[in-house]
Amino acid sequence: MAITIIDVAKKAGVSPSTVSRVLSNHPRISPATAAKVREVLKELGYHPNIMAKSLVSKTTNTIGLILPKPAEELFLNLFFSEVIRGIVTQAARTGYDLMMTTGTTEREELEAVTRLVKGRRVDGVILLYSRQSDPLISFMLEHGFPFVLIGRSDEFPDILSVDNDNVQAAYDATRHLIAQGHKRIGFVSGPPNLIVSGDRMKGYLQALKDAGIEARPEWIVEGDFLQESGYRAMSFFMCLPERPTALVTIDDVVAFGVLRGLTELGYKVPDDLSLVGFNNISLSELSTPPISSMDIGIYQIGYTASQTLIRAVKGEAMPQKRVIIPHRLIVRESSLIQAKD
Amino acid sequence: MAITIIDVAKKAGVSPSTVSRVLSNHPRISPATAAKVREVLKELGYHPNIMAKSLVSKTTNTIGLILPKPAEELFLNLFFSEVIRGIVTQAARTGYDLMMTTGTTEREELEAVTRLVKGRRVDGVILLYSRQSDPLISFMLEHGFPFVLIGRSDEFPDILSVDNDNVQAAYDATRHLIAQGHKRIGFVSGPPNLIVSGDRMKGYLQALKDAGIEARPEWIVEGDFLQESGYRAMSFFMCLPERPTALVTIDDVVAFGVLRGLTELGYKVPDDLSLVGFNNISLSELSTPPISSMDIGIYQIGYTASQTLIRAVKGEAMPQKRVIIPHRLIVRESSLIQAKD
DNA sequence: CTGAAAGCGCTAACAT
DNA sequence: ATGTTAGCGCTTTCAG
Repeated sequence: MAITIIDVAKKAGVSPSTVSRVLSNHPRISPATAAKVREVLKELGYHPNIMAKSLVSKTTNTIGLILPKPAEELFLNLFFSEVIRGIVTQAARTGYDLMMTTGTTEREELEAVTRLVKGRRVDGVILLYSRQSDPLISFMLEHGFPFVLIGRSDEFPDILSVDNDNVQAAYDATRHLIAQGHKRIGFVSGPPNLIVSGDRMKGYLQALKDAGIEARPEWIVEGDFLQESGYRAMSFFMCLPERPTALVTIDDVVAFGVLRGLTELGYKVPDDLSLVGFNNISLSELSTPPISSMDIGIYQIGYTASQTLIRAVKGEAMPQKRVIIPHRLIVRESSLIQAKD
Repeated sequence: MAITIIDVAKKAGVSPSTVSRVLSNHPRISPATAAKVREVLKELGYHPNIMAKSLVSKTTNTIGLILPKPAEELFLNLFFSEVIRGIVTQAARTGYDLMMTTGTTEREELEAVTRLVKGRRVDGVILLYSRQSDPLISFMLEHGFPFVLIGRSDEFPDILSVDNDNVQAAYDATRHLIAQGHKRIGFVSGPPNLIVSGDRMKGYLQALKDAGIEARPEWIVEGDFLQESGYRAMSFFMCLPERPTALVTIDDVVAFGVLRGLTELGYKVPDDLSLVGFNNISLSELSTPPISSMDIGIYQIGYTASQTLIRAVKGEAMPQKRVIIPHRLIVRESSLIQAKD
């Protein structure tokens, strides 16, 4: 049997409420009794029952992380670990715990969230990634439950969110390729229903446009965040009568896939095709050749999201609804050659 | 205000206890009232307050995952995401949520665990990795708290655990290299205080011994699970007057590091040095050349650990204390050449 | 088969 | 400054 506040009260010869007060550093309590109580507290090895505390205080000191339905693919990506690392580090630092759920189907997903939110199991949640017209966002809004989105929502631009300027980032990545002299630049995108895919696509197109280069639909393919996606894109591109000389990919892992396919077919990077990825995962610098990548500060995204959410649940004033984490291009060999024509 | 069991009772014209019974599918309840109650339940959109339920039932339907102190490095490794993916998938499937904590220092770590365990915040915990004489294991044992270890404990062989046969796996990996004709085989290990490092080292040594090959201390180096570790090991080995012709590394990421260094120096894999890694992360097949790797079923480790723990907290009979996930070597180019001498 | 009542461990008025 | 009391929302004897 765990020891309760009452046990402590008895042993210290005071009332339970006094113990409670000591525990919460109530101002009006005599130093003498406080000391006495604290002593007994230590002696008995007391630890608060969080459930009981939550029941009355209506807070849990826990934040929830909702993994998007097709968590599978996310997990295969270093992005995921990095975000969590940021979240869990900051949360732990603030004395919060992290609760994770996911659902395989859309229904399961909503069920899991309902359990967390309506069951008052967490004080707020972090939504990872947003889809076009995400049902989860509407759900949170409807219930007036604190949350922050990692990503961006078209429908609800006014919610708390942490994101990159993905349009600008893709613009910059494409710009870099253009500066290297490339005129035929392709783009391997992610799932079209994800906002981030759209944003990066937009930046890519804008960069072409600003440089007076015409976009070619056949040089744009959509996939997921997996290597197969890159592999498929690569074989598609290389069979084209007129192929791109450079590629921007939605993720480094996709770039890996492209690279592998290219190598198998005997093509050389960057000589035959230049490559710029996104996310700057640790393995990008280890490939042969190392892959240029847009670093989007993933860890910081997680860290900031957690920080923002915790501030929000504590009712602190939010300086800004939308926090943008800066990006920066890491140029490596895969794009370090001037286009030949 | 969230709607409670009492609201439902009132509206359905029954007592709160009846509603509670319906909720928990109590047998002795008339189908008529059950139906009526369920209807109101739905109508009002009732959702149980988990804190209240936990307070009385003393269970939380939550399992805790304790990340080892130096969580940093773990996070940089795909191993982590895969394990979590397994855990969270199985937990969600069983209606459990996952709670994660970590601590930067050893004290913080113990504090976090104490919060979870003594605060009755979770029903059981999963320990990721075990160190030699791990204080967390003793802690759990002392408090009689349900837990399963991913890994192995020398001190307490009798605890619930999910693991690979790492000795055998390393044996097999080394064996493979020997079968390719190698006689000079090195080993890049992990942190010496981790049990897994010792186990794999043991298997490596045993394989050499069984093949009548003498182990050379200078061909064994210890590092962490990061690429730098591989890089350093590589530069060390290649400066040796007599160098190994093949390497077993504790992790694929380390193999990546070796590979990168080798490539930079102009060496070729597998021609100058054959490589076999561990964990078979998805990127292993994408490197140039693709890296042979021991697949240890990481996802399954997580899945099984979660399953085992949940069974344990439910008090189900445990068929076996220690579950071994099978391993299997995936041979790729990095070790696909006969040794020259 | 169902209701009344007690209580899980804690906090927060309201007293004193 | 401290004690008393009344719940938080739910489950669970114990009656009937």
